[in-house]
Order: sequence, then C-alpha cells, then structure tokens
Amino acid sequence: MEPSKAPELFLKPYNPAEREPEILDAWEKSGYGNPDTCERAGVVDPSKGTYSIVLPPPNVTGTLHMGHAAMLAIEDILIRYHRMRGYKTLWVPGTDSAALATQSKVETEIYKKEKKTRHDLGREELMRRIDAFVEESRATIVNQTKKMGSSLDWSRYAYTMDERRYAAVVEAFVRMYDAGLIYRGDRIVNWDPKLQTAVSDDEIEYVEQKDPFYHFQYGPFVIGTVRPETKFGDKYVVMHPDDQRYKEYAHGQKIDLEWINGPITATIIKDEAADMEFGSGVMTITPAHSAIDFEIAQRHHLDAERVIDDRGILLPIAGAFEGQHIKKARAAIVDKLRAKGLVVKVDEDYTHNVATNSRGGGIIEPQIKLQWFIGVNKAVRFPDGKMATLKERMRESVEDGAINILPEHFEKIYYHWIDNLRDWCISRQIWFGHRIPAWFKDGEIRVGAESPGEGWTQDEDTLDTWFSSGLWTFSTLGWPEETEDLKVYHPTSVLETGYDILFFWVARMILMSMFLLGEAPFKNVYLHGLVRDGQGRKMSKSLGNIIDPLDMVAKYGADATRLSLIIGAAPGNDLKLSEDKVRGYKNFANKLWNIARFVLEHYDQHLVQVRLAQGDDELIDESMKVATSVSHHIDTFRLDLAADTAYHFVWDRFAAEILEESKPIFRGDDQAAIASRQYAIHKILDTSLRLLHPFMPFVTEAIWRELPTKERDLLMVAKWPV
RNA sequence: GCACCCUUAGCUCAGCUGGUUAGAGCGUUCGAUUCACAUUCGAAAGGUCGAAGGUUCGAAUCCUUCAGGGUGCACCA
Repeated sequence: MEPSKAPELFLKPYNPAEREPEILDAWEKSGYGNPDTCERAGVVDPSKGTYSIVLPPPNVTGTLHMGHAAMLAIEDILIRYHRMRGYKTLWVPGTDSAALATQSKVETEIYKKEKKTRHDLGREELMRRIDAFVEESRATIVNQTKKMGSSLDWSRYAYTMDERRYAAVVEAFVRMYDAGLIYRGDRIVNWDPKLQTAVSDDEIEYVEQKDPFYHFQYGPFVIGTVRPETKFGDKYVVMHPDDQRYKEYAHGQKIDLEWINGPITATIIKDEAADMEFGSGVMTITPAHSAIDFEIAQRHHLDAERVIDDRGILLPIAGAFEGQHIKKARAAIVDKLRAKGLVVKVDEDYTHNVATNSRGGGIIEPQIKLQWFIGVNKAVRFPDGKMATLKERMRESVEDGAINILPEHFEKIYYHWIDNLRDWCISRQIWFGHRIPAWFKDGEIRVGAESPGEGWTQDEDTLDTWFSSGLWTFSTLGWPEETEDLKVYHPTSVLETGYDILFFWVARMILMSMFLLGEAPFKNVYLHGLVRDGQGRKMSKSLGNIIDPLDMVAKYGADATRLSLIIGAAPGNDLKLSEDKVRGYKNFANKLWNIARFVLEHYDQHLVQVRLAQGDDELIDESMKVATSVSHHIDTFRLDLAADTAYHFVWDRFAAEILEESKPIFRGDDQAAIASRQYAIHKILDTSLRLLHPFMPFVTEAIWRELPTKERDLLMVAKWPV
C-alpha cells in the first residue's frame, strides 16, 4: 500500500493575501453568520441553547483601529467557538452615530473648507452633510470589519439612527417620562461654549493647567480665585461654621464692602462646604457658574445670577466689562482691582484641573440651563414589581450575580462609580442625534413620537448619544416589539468591550435594561485592555505610533493580526503591540500550513480501517486533552491561555516531536505502523484545525478545503472536538 | 483627597485557590539544516520574583507597611 499524494498539493508558503478573499467569500455565501441558516442546515444542537453577543457599535466617524480589531478578534473567537459547539449563536453588528463627536467632526471640516458654521448652513443642510459623511464612513467600517474575519450576522445589522432604533428611543423616553424618571428642569450643567451644548458628567475630562491664583481683599476677608471674571456677582461670602477665626461673624450678617464695580452688600453664609484648610478658609460663591456653589446656594435659598453668557461673553452685571470675552477680560479685571488696592497677592504657578469636553469640545463653563435629566435617585416601580431607584438596581444587578463582571476588580470600580452617580443630563443642543420626543404648547409638555395636534412645537434638542446606546442590547433585537429574537437572545451572553467605556456604556445599558425590561442586558461583562504601542504608549496621530490593523492584515494576514491581539493579553490588561509580534504569528500560520502539507503528503485517502498502534492511540488522546484544556480556558475567558495552549501543542509537540518521530516510520517498511501513524497524524491535524479555527479562521479554513474528505461542509460549522 | 491595578530573565508577559531545581515568546550567543517549513531544528547564557516585616513545616503566590509606576472618581473657591 503506497501512500498516495494528496490530489492537489497546495503551494508554499501560505499566502494570506491570496487566500483570505476566497475564504471570506465562502463564509458569506454560506450564510452561516445567521443562526437561522445554521439551524436549517442542521449544524445547531438544539439541546445546547443559545449564545449571543451584540457588537459594541463602532462610531461611524472613524475607521477601524487596533482597539476595534482586538474587540472583533475576541468576540469572534467566542462566537466561532460556541457556534462549533452547536449553540444557536448570534453576533449582531451595528454602528453608532456618536452624535456629538460626529457633528463636531463634520462641522470642523466644513469650517476648514468653507469657513461656514452650522448656523450659516441651517439644520437641514447640516443634517444632509452629516448623512453623506456617515454613509461613506459606515461603508468603510463595515468593509474593514469583514476583513478581520468577523462572523457577524449582517442580516441583522443595526444603526443607532435607523428607524427601528429611533422607535426604541422614543418608547424608552416616553416610558421613563411617564414613570417620572425623566424630568426637565433648571440645573447647573456642564456647558461647552465651543460646541454650544450641555454635556454629561462622564464626558468631562479634567486637564491639568497652570494659572495665576489671585488673592483679593473682600471687605474684611481675603478670598482666592483663578477666575476673577466670575466674581462680579459674588455677594455671598461663605465660611465653615466651626472656623474659630470667623466666629464673630454670624450667618446671614450683612457686610458693606468695596468691590470691582463699586460698593456692594455681602451676606455671610456659614456652610460646611468651605474648607478651613484652604487659603483663608473664606470664599465667595458664584452659583450660576459652579456646581458646588450652586449646591450651596440651593441649601440656603440664595439667588444665582448669570455673569457669563453661552458664548463666554460677560453680561451687563460686569458693568464696564460687559460684552468682553472672559479670556480677554481677566487681566483687565485684575488691573482694576489692583488700582483699587484690592489685590493682596498673586501666586503665579498655581496648578489646577480644568474641565474640558472630551468629545472634541472646549473648556467647560458651568451654566444653569433648562435641560432634561434622568433621575437616578428616584424610587420607581420596575417591571418585576420592585420599588427601587435606578442606582439601587444598577448596583444590585451586579451584587446579586445577575451580571458578572470580568476581570473581577472592575466590579469595585463600577460600585465606586455608581455611588458617586448624579442625575444624568440627557439633552444636547446639537442637531445630529435623536430629537427629543417632547412637545410644548402654552407651558404644557407632552411626550411621544407624533405631535399631539395643532400648534405644538417639538423640543429643538437631541438626546445624548449614550441614551440610544443604552438600549443597544435589546433595540438591536427589535424592542419595543415583542420579537422572537428578543425572546431567544436576550439577555445576551456576553458584553465584551474596552474597560474605558464601562461607565459610559456598560452601566447605562444596565440602567436601561433593568428599567425597561426588568432584566439584565447581559450575563457577563468581559472587559479587555487597551492596545498600546511597543513601548506602552497610547497610539495617537501626534506620536505617529499608530499601527493600522488593515495594514497588518495586508502584510501578515488577518490570522496573524488576530493572534497578536490575543496571546499575551490577560483580561483587562493593556496590550503592547509591535509589528514584530504580528510577524511572529504569521510564521505560525505558515507553520500550520506546512504541517498540513506534510500530513497530506503522507496520507492515503483510501485508508478505510486502521488498527491503531498503541502509541498512536495515546497521541490522539493527548490531542483530545489539549482540546479539553483549550475549551476550559475559553469558558473562563482566558482566551490568551487558550490560544497559547493550542499554539504550543501544534508547534512544539505536534510539529517538532510527533511529526519528526513519524519520519523514520514512514521511511521504514512496516506497513501496519505506517498506516496507523498516517491515520493518527491526520486525526491530530483535524483536531488542531478545529481547535485553532476560532483564533485563526482563515488559514484553518483554507487547509480544511484541501483535505481529501468527501461531502464536507465549512470548518466554520464543523463540530468542536470535545 | 478617595479608590483600583501593576512591579517576576535585556524587552513583553504567564505563573489560578501557597508545595519539588520559577516558565513562555521576542531578543542575545553557539551549532545543525538539499529530507513539510521565504525557514526550521537543537543547545546555551540570563531572575536574591519592587523593599521590609509577618502567618506557615513551606510564600512569587496569603496578611501588614513602605517605595515606584499606571488608571478611575472627586476636586479648592
């Protein structure tokens, strides 16, 4: 019995650029990304149940970066693994409108090219421009996502701004409004003078900055500030009730003093918010432009007068300074105070944190504004009948184990965040986004998708982009309609995302799902680290250290790119990625390719029944044990260890030892031993391909197609070995 | 200020619920290679596991303190 050559021995070396498009095509044609197709084809094991992941939708603004690539790799591994195990497996793709970031980006571009603002264009024209931009950008993202080998179900693709998602947003808003969770009110909010909108607490990023710190004489007191331009309206002077230095002053006492624009009457307020350790222990407050001051003012029922308008221009209260921009006015104000002899001293190098809008905006100026909020401390009735606040339910859902966060230490971070959570400002004064479904007429408010009738006008504002994102796990499945998908796939199995959006997104999905559905949006939260450069620095344009995933795919293949993002990446830890690493895994793909060549060269496809030699039997057993170990690691979300285990078995054990030991056998003339070994290594190759498929789907599928076995379906839906 | 994480070979990291001479990849050095391998194979060098205490028969692993690095939240007028 001569070992016959495989019918079409494939060429060396493995060339991903040539193979990947055909494989991609075969997957797409098969329709196996869709669980319904899988079920019809009989590759689903009904006893296993379902497995579902909703893809964190990339922003339509950009292109795919390494963070996305890592996310796609991780989720695709989980999905392919479960699909092979026979679960009815769904992975839903989508893209996010990223309202504020998108509008900001398009506006900036228009201004650069045409020197026009959105007000020059008008709402309709701006929306047209944004839509055109989104359309183009979205096609790019989708295409790139596919190239990573992501086995998503594109038939269920969702976009946060499409019709069905809009319906979900309106429904959510109405229900929350009716329950009293959503309210409208004058509150101090984070106002971005550049983008002309309010933003939520979580979108604020504090940036360290050095500024002069001024000490002014304020009647008998010395007060400190970095912002003299806010001080025009200061007529309340606050000190701690226990401060012995000021015990002679009584709460509510009036004091006449000389201030920027002449004599004023100040009122003494005793409040514990004043820090006795800081400066003189005395401060004046500006309730209209400071969250803390606003709180103090509310406690004592003080009035809050605006000093600065929406664009950062001083109002009439500033007297001679009216109409000036705060930036320019500051020095002049200090000069005036100095002329009056009210400047005590100036610390030039005072370091403090300035609030900025992290979504490409400007320096935040707190303003009192009429906005929409979600109350997190209001007790309401949930669908499961319980009375509780959103905050409580968000905490409980993790505490009682309905949601499991990995790595575990993020639970603590989550609790810490919840405990500090304040009402969520959900209205934005930008045009791109879901328009708030609220209607006004004669001081009356109605909510709903449609105008209640003649004469009602809709709110001009739009919703915070995270409002619609919060609905994502169920809006993608058809909610508020009671769809089959919703029944079958919700709660989803895993929510996998970067730890940097735990609060923005994960927490908000929990909030929304608990209130609207009465159940958790997912059973597991798996947080991956951020992808950094070889030196551990953030990848950024300015550093020029960006590694583009698509470049890596083109040069080394999608499989190598995926592996480089998985191996060495412990859950929640940042991953340092270098091109060398990707290149290293390209060698592994080639290794596997050559293993297959060797095995097929020594495979007799007419081999029907073999009596296995004992040693060969053990080799097969060994590969099954590896399979068990790989499964275990995937089940516990240690994809790094799972990939590493498979990698080492295939390279160090299978190739370096088992195949080497086989060579003398094949050179010998013991036909029974040859047949047994042929069978064994073929079987181990088969197992290896299945094990590696979730990690490196392309090369494994490419080899699978070359195997001389009849009536074979795609490896994508082949059975997992154990 | 409050909290969380990290500190193991030159570099990047594994070492889980404590148990034999502490592991891998990359890098370095040496050797082999017309036999599946645009390469691969073999071998070597290299670590007082951040520091100091403690618990224990036994600690890289558990506890305490400290130092350095990172991150989140809050924020000072």
